[in-house]
Amino acid sequence: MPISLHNSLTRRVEPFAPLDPNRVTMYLCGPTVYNYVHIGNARGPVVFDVLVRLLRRHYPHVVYARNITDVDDKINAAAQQLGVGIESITGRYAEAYREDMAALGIAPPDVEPHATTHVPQIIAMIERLIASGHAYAAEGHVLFEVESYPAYGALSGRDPEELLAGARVEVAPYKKNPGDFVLWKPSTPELPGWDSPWGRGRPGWHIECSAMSEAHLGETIDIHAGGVDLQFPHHENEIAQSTCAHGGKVFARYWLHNGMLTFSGRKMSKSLGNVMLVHELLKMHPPEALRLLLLRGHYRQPLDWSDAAVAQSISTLDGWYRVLRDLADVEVDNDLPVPEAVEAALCDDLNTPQALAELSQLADLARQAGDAQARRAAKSALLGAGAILGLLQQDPESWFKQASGATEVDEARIEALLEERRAARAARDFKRADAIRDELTLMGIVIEDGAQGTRWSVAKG
RNA sequence: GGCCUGGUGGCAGAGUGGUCAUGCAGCGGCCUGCAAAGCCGUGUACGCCGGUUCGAUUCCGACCCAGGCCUCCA
Repeated sequence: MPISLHNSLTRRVEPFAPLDPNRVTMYLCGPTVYNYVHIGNARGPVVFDVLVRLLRRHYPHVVYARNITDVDDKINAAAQQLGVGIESITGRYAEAYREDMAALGIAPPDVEPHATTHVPQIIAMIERLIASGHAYAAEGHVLFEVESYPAYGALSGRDPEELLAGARVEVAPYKKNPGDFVLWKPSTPELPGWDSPWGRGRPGWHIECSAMSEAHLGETIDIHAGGVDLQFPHHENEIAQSTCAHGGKVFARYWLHNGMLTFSGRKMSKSLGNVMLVHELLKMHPPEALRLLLLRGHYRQPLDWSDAAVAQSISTLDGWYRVLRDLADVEVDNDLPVPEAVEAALCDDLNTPQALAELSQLADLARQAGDAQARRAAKSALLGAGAILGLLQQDPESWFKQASGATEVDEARIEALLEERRAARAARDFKRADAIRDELTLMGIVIEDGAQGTRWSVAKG
């Protein structure tokens, strides 16, 4: 089934075909590691994780790079404030990032380049840009000359003339033109820096991605992804740098942009201060519910974060895991098929809401499956659909019994109460049985009487 | 101000020129000691006004509203 993707360059959904039919290259702009990331920062990594899973099913080799920006003025500020080197900040938060992403079921990228280990490549790229007349050195800085690249603005649909006329950019005296952006900037002795032909300094943000992408994926890559807020200027600048450094070769063939996560209708962002940290959310909610929530909307649309949405994601997963719990005794192969309808939805510009709707249908089928063969097929389909979406990866029992929020799980006590209730019910002492149920409810435990006896689970939320 | 998205039933959220999204919640029923779960049934949804069309939520135009980018930002 062919994959179609929305390409921001053309603003259309296009059939996807990699340059090399055997090898797909993809780059996602990663975090600047000076703090914990918020859930909005996780949206791209989650949705593009699904894309990578899909691509891996279609192509023999997929090289997926997601960088770590570990040199940046915000990092410097955080390090100075604490009186430590930037490494202690970046090391700590890069590790926290990996943990947060892993908790959300995101597979590690094939390559995770760090900016600080690519300074020679960055310097080399800047030198090429200067040599080819696209950049100039001035007062210890090196700037990209936007006028030297006529196609500047194509991705974001901006007219360079208008862009340069509007002057909300910093107009430094050493800039030839207000729109020119920094490739290299000088560092004072107390700031981190590297020796370069232009003196001791550090790279600008935009050039890092261009250099890391080139180093690991080559001059032309298939897919470049990121948040729509990076479209301008970051991605526009990357295109300008890479294209000019590569003699006009196309930099990225498909540009994918995820919509913003909002909170009460406003973009969740550090500058607005309305963020929910992944690190904190993971302490309160099941990780899969957070992931499901991020996949419930189409990746290009805005998606609003709310407690109600979290609750709904939890109850959806409850339903699916309930089905799986009833099929616990059914054996399935390790090599799970991806149901066609789910695959079709994902191939259609990563329509995860549609894929989730199909998954719900599969859950219905699985719930109603009668004979052994049907049960086996239904469970395979459900788990296969879950696998490509990165959902339903837990053992059902662990889903229902994991502690959540403030609830402490004392299994022995719960079992004892259930045993007592069992006896009461057998004796038709329903008053006592109901009192025990009330007690369990107060403990945050929900029970269900079924054919196989009474089951319990932790109330989530 | 410029550029760009989007406005779908109580909520979330796909999609389509002419029978169904889907989920959650609600309501009625079955089941249950009672619940829960499950099952069955249940909703004249497509911002507003025009236009094109035999027919528009879907295409076109205007308008209103919301959001994003234009500055660090996933």
